[in-house]
Amino acid sequence: MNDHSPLRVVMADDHPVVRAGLHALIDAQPNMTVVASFATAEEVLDSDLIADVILLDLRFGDGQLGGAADTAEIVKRGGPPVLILTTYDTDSDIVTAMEAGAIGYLLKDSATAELTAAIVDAAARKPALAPRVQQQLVRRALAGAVALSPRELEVLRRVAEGLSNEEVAQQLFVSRATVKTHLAHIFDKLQVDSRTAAVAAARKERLID
Amino acid sequence: MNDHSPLRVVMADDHPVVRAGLHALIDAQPNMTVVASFATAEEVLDSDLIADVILLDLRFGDGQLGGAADTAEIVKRGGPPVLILTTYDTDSDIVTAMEAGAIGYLLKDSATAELTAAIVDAAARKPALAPRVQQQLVRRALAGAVALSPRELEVLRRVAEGLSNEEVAQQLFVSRATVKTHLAHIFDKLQVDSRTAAVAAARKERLID
DNA sequence: CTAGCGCTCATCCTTTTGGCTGACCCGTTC
DNA sequence: GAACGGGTCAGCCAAAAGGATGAGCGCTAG
Repeated sequence: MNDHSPLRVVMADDHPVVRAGLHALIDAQPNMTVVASFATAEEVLDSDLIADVILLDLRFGDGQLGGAADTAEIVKRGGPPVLILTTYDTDSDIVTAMEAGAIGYLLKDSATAELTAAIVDAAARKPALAPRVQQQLVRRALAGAVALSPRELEVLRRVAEGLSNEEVAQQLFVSRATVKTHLAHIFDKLQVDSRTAAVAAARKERLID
Repeated sequence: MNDHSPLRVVMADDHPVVRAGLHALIDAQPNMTVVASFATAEEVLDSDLIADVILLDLRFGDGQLGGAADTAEIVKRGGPPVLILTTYDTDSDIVTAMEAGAIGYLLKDSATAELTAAIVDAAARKPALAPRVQQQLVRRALAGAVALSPRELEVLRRVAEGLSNEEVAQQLFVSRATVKTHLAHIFDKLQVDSRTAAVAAARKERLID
């Protein structure tokens, strides 16, 4: 990459409005240009385009973190650095994206200057995190990650579906007492004291759903 | 309004990228133009701009439905028709917006053609609902109208946040008994028999969140 | 004006949930 | 082999939630 050829950006976002916005913002910069934009991350993978940065949404239409899997695939293939641009700043979204190998994580409410600066950084493979995201990560690091065990998650998911302890016990082939114990541990870890609060907290932390 | 002067659009959205996108999309149309764009709905109220349509986000930074209050205010003042453009398609968001007097409800993942068509319709004070939103409303209407009353929704939202009956009662300035009565009615309507199940059902039916 | 609905509240009773304590089994780790 | 964490279970007690019923108030639609 050299200074006189513009940065080539490829993007994928399922919102036409966002694609148009990024297109306009990026092409307005003298030192970067959009070489392609897609509605899904898969199309980026299927294309053989050469880019300096890939700008990717994290959550596509179905609400799943489809962008993460594609990020991992791009990284695995030794592709260009991937910069995530998304609406949500939940811990688990951020962590999922960074674990997948994203070079940066931006929020859609970022100022345009932040955005273009991040693209430049990302192209040079310098980490580019939005200020709010950085704060988030610091807070998380200080607070210590809340990790539920696999079994606890199975219990909590069923509780979130509205099942009673009795019903959860039946579904998991254990006793009521066991479900209650798991739940007690869950309450402890999430610092709550009721099943509904646990579900709310877990949802907030994106531990479930 | 006549055919040879372009439609004047004013917009408010807290995402710079979205503003740029809408700007690009609308100005690319021969028959419409953006006369102003703001980061908050309040700025629209404070300005004395003349517009044929106001394009408004529903949820601003704080996650609250700030756009609804401003929609109501614009309608009250006899201002131009308000077209909501948002990310979320939950029943409660849709209903809140329409109750506030919005002429239409669009989703940010709409195709550009849908969007421009809706703007034209809205300017002519013709209701303009995104296809998905229409489906949603039809489904609701056919599905036996599981319509919770405003108060019931307020209760259920707080329950979904993990509050106890006591806490909900305090927040709403009513007695525990009242909260329990509302909850009983909610259980009845949603055909469930516990708060967690009610939250799960309501979420599934997109009554909340 | 009466019927209906939404909102409010109360009482009594049953079931569920949550808090606490202690225990056993089984892997992994030190 | 001891310590540890995850998973399993039990019993007891207190608190919260849920079911049933009745009742008053205000508004609106027929």
